[in-house]
Amino acid sequence: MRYVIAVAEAGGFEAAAERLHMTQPPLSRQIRELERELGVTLFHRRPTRLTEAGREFVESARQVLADAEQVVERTRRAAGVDHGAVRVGYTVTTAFDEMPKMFAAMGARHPGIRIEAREGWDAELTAAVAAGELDVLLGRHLGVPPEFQTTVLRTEDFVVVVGAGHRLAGREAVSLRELRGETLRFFPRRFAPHYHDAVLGAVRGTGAEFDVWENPLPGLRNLNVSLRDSGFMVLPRSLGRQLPSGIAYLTITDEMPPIELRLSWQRNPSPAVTTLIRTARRLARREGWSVS
Amino acid sequence: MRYVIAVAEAGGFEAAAERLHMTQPPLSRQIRELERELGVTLFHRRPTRLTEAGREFVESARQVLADAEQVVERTRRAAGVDHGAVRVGYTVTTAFDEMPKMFAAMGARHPGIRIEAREGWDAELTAAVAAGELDVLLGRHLGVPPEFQTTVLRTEDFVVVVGAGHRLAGREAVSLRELRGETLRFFPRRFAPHYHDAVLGAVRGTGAEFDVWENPLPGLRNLNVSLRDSGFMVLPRSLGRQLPSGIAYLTITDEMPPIELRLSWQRNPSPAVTTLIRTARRLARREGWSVS
DNA sequence: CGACTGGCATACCCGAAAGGTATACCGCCG
DNA sequence: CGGCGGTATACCTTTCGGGTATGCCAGTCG
Repeated sequence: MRYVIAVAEAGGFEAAAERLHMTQPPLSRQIRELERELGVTLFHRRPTRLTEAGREFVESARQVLADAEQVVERTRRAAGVDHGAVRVGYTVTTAFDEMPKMFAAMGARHPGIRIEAREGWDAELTAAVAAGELDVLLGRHLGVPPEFQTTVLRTEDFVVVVGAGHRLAGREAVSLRELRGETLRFFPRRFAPHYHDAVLGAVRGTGAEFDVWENPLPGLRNLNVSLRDSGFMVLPRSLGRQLPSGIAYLTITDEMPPIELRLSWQRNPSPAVTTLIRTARRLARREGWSVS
Repeated sequence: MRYVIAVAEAGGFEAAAERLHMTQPPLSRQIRELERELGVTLFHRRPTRLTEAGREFVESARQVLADAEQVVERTRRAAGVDHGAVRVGYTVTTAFDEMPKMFAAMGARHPGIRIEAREGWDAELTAAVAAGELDVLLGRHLGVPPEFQTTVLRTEDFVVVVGAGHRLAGREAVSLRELRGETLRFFPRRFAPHYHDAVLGAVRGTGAEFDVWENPLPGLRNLNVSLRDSGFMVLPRSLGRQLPSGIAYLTITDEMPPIELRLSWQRNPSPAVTTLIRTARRLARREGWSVS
């Protein structure tokens, strides 16, 4: 049902496949098998248009899927799981994409659970956890206390970020070797030592060596300033996409270990915390984070 | 969802598994994984009872499943597939179990399709097909015109049927060799030559030989008369179960080829005919006919 | 008018998940 | 306290959903 709706909304198989985070052939097959089982043609092909029966199907199917969602919510409510509060600490690398989406997902599916979110650098979050002020941590290569359990929400590669005036700004992909002699811009290590080490370790693993110039101002918001004239940064791909205009990001052709976004929580989590964990996992599947 | 409802209705995992035509362990696992995903316990175990949340789940899930059924019906209706008529010829071996169930399934899911059913022996049905009076044939080892297409709806083994006073009537299983010297009762070959040959061929394939006494009256309705004193019959298992009281049926321990129930139709079937074929296949899956 | 391109279909492969078999465990009853 | 009904656990098999490579066809443009 989701597939038919996606094809109808996207106006074609290829576009729908992308939206569903899958490829076109299995999608075509699933639709065709459904058509065989129903004995009814849902789409005219070439161009892809809904048939009369297809319109009917999409309309009813939307209702059924919505109701199915309701089932789990009502059940959770009946079990008394849908209340309480979660205190989340997150890093700046999640502040543009993942954290807002998770916040939205929790609000939509579990309005009864209150979320207290606090952005901070590695040391601040660690201190807050030690003080018992946080239940959950969300970040990339955060320092996490050993008594916490962890799951990976997203795995992705790095991209190179340069200013729009850079000589490579028009390229799709580069090797790090092409950047020899340039300066790698980074925030000071003390703000997020594990992440800092992970990125530089990954870069050095390719055999490349760079001068690292540590911008005294941490944060990603003033990139166009620091990259105006020269130098480059190395960031997870999803962050590269979120940057303001005047900035270009390039795929790296060298072999590099991927970077992981992790969710951590202390043992014996409250029902509200487990609900947040489940919701985050669902979100990751829906958004295709395990893949890209 | 179907699984949870089945467990709730059956009052236990084992009984529910039987109703679903599967075994208990995978059912238990599925339920447990659903409970994990929901973060909610649906059943108290030992004894198996619904929790409060479980009741909520069952209630909502019933509605969703019913609506999902509706989706396919509305779609078929919109495609204009749900009208027309099918003329079905069937043999007496299907008259107790399969044919009534198929009739009921068609009435429930496709009330717009009219069914004309005609019971008859092999030769009568063949003649009716030749005269263009039938669209579909349902039977066990019927003679089917070569231009018909065929699918297998059910595969099962044979049982031995004896009168209640027979010396073996209390037994669970027998070898055909234990019946040496007794008379195999059968209807005259001319009524259904292919079926007759299939059964006797299967029996002789075990190495056993019997006197065959052909009851001049065909039909299964007067069995208790013909089996009152002595003799036995060999029938497909599902027919053995349907017999009147005063009759016992026994599993055969010898190796014998199974007997198939087949559905046949002429090429280029009308939409109504393909609908009936699909419905029959669904029915066969639901009833577990491919297995038993 | 034919070569090109975009988009769906076809063929084949692989891994995850569903179902089956064998068996252990556990509460209940005699 | 031992047998029994019924659920859980361990392990294997099969099925199906998804991926990659490639074919095919309609519409378009040189």
